[in-house]
Amino acid sequence: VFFYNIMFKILGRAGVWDLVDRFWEDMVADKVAATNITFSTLIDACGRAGKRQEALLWFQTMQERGLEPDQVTINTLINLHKRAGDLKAAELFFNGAWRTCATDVAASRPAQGKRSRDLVAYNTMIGMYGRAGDYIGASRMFADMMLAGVSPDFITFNTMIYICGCSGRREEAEALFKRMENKGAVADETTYNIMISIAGKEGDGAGALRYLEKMKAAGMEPDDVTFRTLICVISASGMVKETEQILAHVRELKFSLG
RNA sequence: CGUUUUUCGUAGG
Repeated sequence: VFFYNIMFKILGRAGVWDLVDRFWEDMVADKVAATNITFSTLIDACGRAGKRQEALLWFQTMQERGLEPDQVTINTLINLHKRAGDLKAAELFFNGAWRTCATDVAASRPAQGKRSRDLVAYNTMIGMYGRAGDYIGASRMFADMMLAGVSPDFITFNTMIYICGCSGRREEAEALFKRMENKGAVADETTYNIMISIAGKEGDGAGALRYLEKMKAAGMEPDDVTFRTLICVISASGMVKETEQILAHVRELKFSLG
């Protein structure tokens, strides 16, 4: 299985679907049992390529074999619909509707008792509302997860903070940033990168630099994304001197920013 | 060996 799973992932990303099919036939012929990992890999690969119907067919195959999807597979299916921009389908699967009808989403209905929603499932849903520009929907999901007793992690916060930035809610972004600590979520490089970019949207180059300092103070290494974001922000703010300093610093660190 | 978050670029449209 190990070998096949890895092959599916590689071939899927490369878009070599005829080989995917060939390996699948080999796998069946060799009587190697496909697992949840196999199917979630296949579903995800199809999803990345925009082949939603193909992905759902893999899911159907899985169910026909009597294999129950685990949480990762369910999350992969939710993400499949998210990628397709199909909020309704994602919500249905999030609500356990995949049990009633896997491939025909319109014919499926929520299964109240058998929902399984973990941290990643909530994070996926929040990100989906964010991408749809629905701040209200994202906040509601954020509240729901805590009511359900699922603790937000740094990805949850990063996503929420980013969404606040997109909708011009800098105050709330700052508040969430501060709230992370109390919730046991530790800010990472991405968190700081998002805060820097939010400051940039308001032309606040000085604020962006403050977050760079906080980042270093927290013992983190600014990465290539940090510098790309920062240079864009402070040069747009007309901070010529600071921009030159950062650029010089970047060269010392032998970063390649493209 | 599988799922969720940040910047920019390139190609396509």
